[in-house]
Amino acid sequence: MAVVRKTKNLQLVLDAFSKSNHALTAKAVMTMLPPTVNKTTVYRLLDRLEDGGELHSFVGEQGVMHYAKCHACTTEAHTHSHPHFQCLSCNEVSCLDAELTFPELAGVQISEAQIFLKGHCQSCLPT
Amino acid sequence: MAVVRKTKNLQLVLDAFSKSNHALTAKAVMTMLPPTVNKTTVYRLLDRLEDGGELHSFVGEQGVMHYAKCHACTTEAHTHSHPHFQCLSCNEVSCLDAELTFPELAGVQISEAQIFLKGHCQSCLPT
DNA sequence: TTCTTTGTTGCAACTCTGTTGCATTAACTT
DNA sequence: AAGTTAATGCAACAGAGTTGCAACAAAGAA
Repeated sequence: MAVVRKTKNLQLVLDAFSKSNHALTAKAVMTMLPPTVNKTTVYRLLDRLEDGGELHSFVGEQGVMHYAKCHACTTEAHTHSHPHFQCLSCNEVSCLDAELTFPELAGVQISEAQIFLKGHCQSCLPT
Repeated sequence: MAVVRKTKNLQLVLDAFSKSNHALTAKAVMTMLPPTVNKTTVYRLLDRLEDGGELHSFVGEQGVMHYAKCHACTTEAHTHSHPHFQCLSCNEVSCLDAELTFPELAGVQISEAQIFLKGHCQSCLPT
């Protein structure tokens, strides 16, 4: 039942994420893989890695899915309410290490939060 | 130069937003308009209304664009860092009246925030 | 009112992200 | 090595949104 095999491509995708330390779109991953790897395969690998708890996904700019490595997540308890951040200069998207809590708002009960922030990262800020 | 004419369709779109008091997707707007109105027209009307400061847009579930009426916004100063909320029961998307401020995070400078929350709205909460 | 200008609409075709079905290939198991 | 089953490639598709262009309709001018 759902045995995940450690194939070459799977490792290549993981390598891509190790190399960049940023969140990547499926398209970005494709450019980092040999052009022989089909896009369907990339989408499925990303899904698989997300199911396996090695990646998490979120909707970024223009409604495009982004994937990033999990750090403080286990397979059972994913804590992905941390914000994601895109630099307006270098356009890199990354995870921020901050757990945001939300006060009671307008009488609604909040159970999930997707926070996408934009601004300037440390490397792109004028010193 | 970019004179916006007050056409029937434009008014129909505004009526749709007045009726619902929720955020709407282009698709949702289409179903509220006579089926003779082309989808291209709907997308253009939404763009126009956003440019005119009467609507604001944000990326909602599945990366789909949502549009909602502006309340506290002028044409010059849009303040759209308020959170958007989707009820997991009724699926309605709405704006929350709360301005969130973000503390300094990980040395990045934040200038925009897109916050999408999910949970249960007042109507759908068990009392 | 009629003419003219120019913004608006419909249509068809297209882009882009992502998905699905199916046949083929490659990994694990024994 | 043989069998089982997951992984892959391919082609076709789905859904959101865009673009070019011709036809149409407001708003103002004559």
